[in-house]
Amino acid sequence: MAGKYQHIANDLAHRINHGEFNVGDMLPSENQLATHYKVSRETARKALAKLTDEGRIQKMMGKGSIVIKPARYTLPVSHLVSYTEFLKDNGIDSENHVFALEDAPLPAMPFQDIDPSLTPGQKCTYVGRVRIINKLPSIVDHDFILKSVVPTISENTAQASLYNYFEDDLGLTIAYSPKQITVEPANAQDQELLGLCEGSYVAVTTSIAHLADTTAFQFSQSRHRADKFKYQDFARRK
Amino acid sequence: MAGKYQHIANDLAHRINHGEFNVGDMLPSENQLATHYKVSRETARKALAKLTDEGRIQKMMGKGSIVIKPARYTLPVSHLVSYTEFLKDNGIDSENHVFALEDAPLPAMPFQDIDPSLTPGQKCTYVGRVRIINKLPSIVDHDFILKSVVPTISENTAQASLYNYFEDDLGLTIAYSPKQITVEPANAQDQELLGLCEGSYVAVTTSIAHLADTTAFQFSQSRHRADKFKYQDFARRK
DNA sequence: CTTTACCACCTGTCTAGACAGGCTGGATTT
DNA sequence: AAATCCAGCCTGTCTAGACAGGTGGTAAAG
Repeated sequence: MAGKYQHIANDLAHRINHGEFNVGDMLPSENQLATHYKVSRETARKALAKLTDEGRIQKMMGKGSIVIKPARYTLPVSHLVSYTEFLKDNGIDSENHVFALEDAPLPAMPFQDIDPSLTPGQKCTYVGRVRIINKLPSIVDHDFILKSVVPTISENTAQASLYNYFEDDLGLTIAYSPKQITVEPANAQDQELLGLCEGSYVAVTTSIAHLADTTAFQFSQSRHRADKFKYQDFARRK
Repeated sequence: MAGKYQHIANDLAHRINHGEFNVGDMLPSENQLATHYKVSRETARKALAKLTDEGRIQKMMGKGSIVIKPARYTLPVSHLVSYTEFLKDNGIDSENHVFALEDAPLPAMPFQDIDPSLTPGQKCTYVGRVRIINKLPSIVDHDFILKSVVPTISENTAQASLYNYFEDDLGLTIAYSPKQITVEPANAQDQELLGLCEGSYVAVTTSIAHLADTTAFQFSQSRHRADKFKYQDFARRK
């Protein structure tokens, strides 16, 4: 299972990460890849397409595919990558302090700004957490999770990883998430939890996670210390 | 030319924008699209794949494709969308004030933070601009453009649109751009040009635009009034 | 009345082959 | 020596068909 093209893409990414191909090197041509992996050319092309939109390679008509970016490791700003797993994978010293875990209705703001058709007031579990990275309180996370999708959340789960719970234990398939980044003055709670002084600013990411059946089920806001916030992205023209 | 699947994707996007399909509606099935547009199913699938990674539809195995997002209009933060064109298309009142246009060597910071292999000191044209949106000075833009790729830039061009000049007049193909968003205290120049007081913050986007042959040629930093900054994105899981 | 089996329709993946068009280097011509 | 042509390699696009697997409704079996 998992598809041949997935396997080829992973293998190529792996070989790039391990220095078999460096930035500026050409990958084997599509026909060579097709022969080597014993697949059709279209299948090899799908693997290259995946690397292309991950920003790892650039294809040039008439020439081939060139490696343009080594592996990058940035703090994931979106909740679409499990924060907890990422930190563990990269050996970053982090702690997770749950300061709130209670039932609450879904507030209209700030989520209606992302999806104006949203109906507030639905029953949710509210999880409030502080992420402490390298001993420094860096992020305040507010999560509202629909009780109709996830009935209960234990303190252990909130402390560990919500995403593991959703996907591994509940079998939910998280599919996509529109998100937004803004900059706001730190409120009293930010100041207290992150140890900021008055007049400080925080970088705020707001997102709504959707399941594969398009149900919006998790409404999140992360408020980052401005001096520790760095968001990286890769844009392709048209 | 331009490809059948491009045409189908554009047509479907157009039909969604014009209300023929609303959020929550199912699109015709792949076989129906293939029949309707007189193409093979794989070609219809390519069109749907394009809409999928633009975040317009969600595909569900065994069911079909559902519309998940109406047209979105957000200020483009990346230089990969022509700022000038966007503003014009959306009828936003804007002005463009060129406060600097001169030769300058490429500075190491902040661009080495995005690409550590970069060699600073190369001959560039430096363009400094203030974007005035709805009568309010909102963004300070700093652009360093390699003279080896773009020998000269006139004040008219800087005032109008650099991207039109690069693509239409010079025939350059802009391909991709890694970018980064951070939050910084406003410096003296920010304060002066944007009318901010001391202790204010700005949202900073830094990017390096590359041509299709992977040449890095434009190094940009945009410094946004924090209260007017809003970045929107769409993330898919895995 | 409930469960099960089946079937029609859907998306996901893969194939082998075709043609168009970009790129490069070497051979041929000027 | 310079310009031209061309063959061979490359990516981009498209096709018709195949099989796997998810979904939902209907009809048969319990």
